Amino acid sequence: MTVTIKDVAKKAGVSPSTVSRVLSGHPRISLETSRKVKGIMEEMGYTPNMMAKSLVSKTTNSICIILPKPAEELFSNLFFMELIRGIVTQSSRSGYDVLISSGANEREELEAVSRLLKGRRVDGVILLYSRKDDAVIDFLEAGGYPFVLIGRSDRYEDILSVDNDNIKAAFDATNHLIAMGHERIGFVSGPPNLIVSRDRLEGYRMAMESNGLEMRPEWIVEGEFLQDSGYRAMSFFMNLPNRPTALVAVDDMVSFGVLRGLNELKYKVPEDLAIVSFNNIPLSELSSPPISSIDIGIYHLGYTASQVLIQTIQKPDNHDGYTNRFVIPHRLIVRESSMYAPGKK
Amino acid sequence: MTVTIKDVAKKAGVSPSTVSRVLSGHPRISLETSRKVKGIMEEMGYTPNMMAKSLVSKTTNSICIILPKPAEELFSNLFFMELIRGIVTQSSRSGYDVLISSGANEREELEAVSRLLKGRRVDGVILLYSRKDDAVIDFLEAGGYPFVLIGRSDRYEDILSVDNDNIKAAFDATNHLIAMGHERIGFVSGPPNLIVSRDRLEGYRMAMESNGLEMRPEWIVEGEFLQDSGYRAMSFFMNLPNRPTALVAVDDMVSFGVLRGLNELKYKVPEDLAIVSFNNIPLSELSSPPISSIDIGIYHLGYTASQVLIQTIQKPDNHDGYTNRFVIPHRLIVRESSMYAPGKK
DNA sequence: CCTCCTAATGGAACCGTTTGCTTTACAAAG
DNA sequence: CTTTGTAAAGCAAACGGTTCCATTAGGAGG
Repeated sequence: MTVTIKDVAKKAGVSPSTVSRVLSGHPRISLETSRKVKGIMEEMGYTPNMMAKSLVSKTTNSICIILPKPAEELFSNLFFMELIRGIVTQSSRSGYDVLISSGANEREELEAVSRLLKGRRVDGVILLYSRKDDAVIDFLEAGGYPFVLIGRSDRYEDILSVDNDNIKAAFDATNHLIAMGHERIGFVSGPPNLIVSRDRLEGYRMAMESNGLEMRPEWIVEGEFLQDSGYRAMSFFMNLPNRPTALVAVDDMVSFGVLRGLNELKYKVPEDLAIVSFNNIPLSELSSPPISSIDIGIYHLGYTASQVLIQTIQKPDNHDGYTNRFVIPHRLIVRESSMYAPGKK
Repeated sequence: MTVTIKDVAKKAGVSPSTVSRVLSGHPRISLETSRKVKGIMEEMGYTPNMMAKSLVSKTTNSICIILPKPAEELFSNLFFMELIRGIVTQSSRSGYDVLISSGANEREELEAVSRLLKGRRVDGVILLYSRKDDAVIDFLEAGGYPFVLIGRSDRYEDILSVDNDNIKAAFDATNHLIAMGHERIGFVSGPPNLIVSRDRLEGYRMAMESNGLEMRPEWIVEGEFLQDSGYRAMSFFMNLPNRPTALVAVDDMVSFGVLRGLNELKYKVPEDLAIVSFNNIPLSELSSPPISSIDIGIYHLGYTASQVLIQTIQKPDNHDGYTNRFVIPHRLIVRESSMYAPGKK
C-alpha cells in the first residue's frame, strides 16, 4: 500500500539502513548510492512516516499553541490571529508544524498540555497569556518542558517570555495625551489578574504622577478586553461631574465600545473625549474616527516566540540564563481620536 | 525516564497487552484487573505515547487546516479566525487535534499537504478557500484522502464541502433593498475567479429580474474584498448621471470603503445611498452608520466542516454519495445603513 | 471423571524508522 | 604476503504500543 523505507531499499538493492542514511545525509554514503536511492524514492513517491521517525527520535518537529478560554470570546479579537500568523510563519520557516489547542478551563488546558507533551506529540508549547498563578506553567516547569510565554510573569522570573514593555507603552500613551493638553485623563483597565492590565495601569500612573496631574480613583475603571467594557466605562465617565477629557483604554476593542457609546449620545471624538488605546489591531484605523493606538508588534511577538521556543528545543543547553525575557518594541500611532488640543480649564 | 506501558505492566504484575486492553476498554478484562491497572497508571503518571499508537493504528486523531496565502489580508483575518475557532472547538470535542499550516504559494501548500498526509501526520484536511483549479484538490482526490472544502467548487461536484447558499443570500439582500422601495440598485462584486463572487452576482441578478427592475451594466462593478474597491466603486457610482440609490457589496470591507468615500463627499447614508453587504464581520455594527449585512455563520461553517471531516475519517464508507454539500443558513441583519425608504421616482 | 467451552491473560510479531556495532572489501603499509 | 586502516554498507535491536494467536484455569455438561 504505502511505500516504506524497506520497499525503497529492496528496489534499490540496498539495506533499509542505507536508505535511512541517504535520507539524513549521512557522510559515509557513496555519491553513487545516494543518487540511485534518491532516484528510486522519487520514482516510488516515498514520503517518510513521521510517526515512526518521531517514535525513535523522540522528537516531533511540532509545537503547540494553547489558547486560553477567554480567547473564545476574545477570539474575535484580531490579536490572536495576528499572533498565530507570526507563529505559524516562523515555525514553518524552521520546519515545524503548529498545533492549536484550547480548553474550556484551566483544568482542561492542563489536561491538553499534559497529553500533548507527555504523549510526545509536540516538542514545546507557546502560552498565549499570563495569568498570575497558573497550574499549566507549574506543570511545564516541573516537567522541564520547553515553553515560551507571550506576556510577562512576575511570579516566575526565570521563565522564557516574549513581551512588550507595557509600563513604558502606557507611559507613552498617557504622555501623548498630556502633551496634547489634557489634564483630566481616565483609564479603562482590563481584568486585574492579568499582568498586562497592571503594567499598563502602572505606566498610566507614572505618567500622571511625573506630570503632577491629579489622579482621581473614579477615573480608573476595571473591565475586560471587550467592547462592552468600553461602553459601560464611557457611560460611567460621561456622567461624572468632573469628567475626563481624554482616556487611555487597555485595548482597542474597549475603544470601539467607547466610540459606539459616544456616538449614540452624540458626543464628538476627539473634541468631547480623546482616546488612545493599545494593540493597534487593523480595525483601529478603520473606525470613525480612526483610533490612536500603541502598536505592540503582535505579529512580531508571535514570530519571536516561535523563534525562541524552537531554539530552546533544539539547543536546550544554549540558554545563558540571562536573556530570558525578550522585549518587542512598541510605537505610538497617532490618529484622529487624539488629535485635538482641549482648551485649558 | 518516561513511564511506558511496560513499566505499568511490570508494577501491576500483568503483561503489556493487558495494560493496553485496559486502556482501550477491551471487554474481556476483569473488573479487578482493570481497577488495579488504572490505579497504577494514575500513580505512575502514565500517558500513552501518541506516536507509538499512531504508528500501529495508522491513525493520528488530528486534522489540519490549510491557510491560503491571501489570509494575510485583513478581511481574511477576521474571517479565518472565526472559522478556526469553529473548527478547533468542534475538533476538540471529537477528540481531535488541529494542525495549522500555510504556504506562500500553491506549490508550497501542496508540499505541506503531501508531507502531512503521506507522512501520516494528520488524518484529513480542511481547505479554507475555493479557487477554480487547484492542484491541492487534485492531489487529495487522487490519493483518496479525506478532506472538506469550505466554499463551493463547481469543477468538482462530488467533493465534500460546506458552504452558504450565496445565490439566495444575495437574492435576499437585494430583495430587502427593493422592499424598502429602491429601484436603482448597484452591485460591487469581488474577483471573478472566486465562485462566491459569481454566486452573489447571480443572486442580485435574479432579484432584480424577478422584480422587473432595470439592470444597467454600469451599475455592476468588479473589485476585491477590500476597502479600496468600495472607495473606487463609490466614486464611480456617484458620478453616474442616473446613479443608484442603493447598493449591494460583496463584502463588508467594501462597504467600509464606500462609507469612507461618501463621508468625505458629505453624502449621507442611507439617505443618499443605502448599503447592504455580506459576512457581518464584528466591525459591521461598529461603523457609523452600522452596516446591514448578511450573516453567513462563519463559526458555524468551521464547526460543520470539522464535523463532516471527522465523520468521514471515522466512517469513510458511510458516505451516501448524495449529501456532499452542506449548506449553512444565512440571515440578513438589518442595520441603519439600509433603514430608509427613498421617495419613489 | 473427562471433555469442552469460555473468560481472562500472556507471548510475540509487527508498525516504519534510526543507529550502534559488525562485516566486507580493498588499498596502503610493514 | 600478512597486517592494519578506512570507507561503505548491512544486521539487528530498539522506540512504545496493538492485536492475533495461544495458554491457563475453572465451571458446566455429559
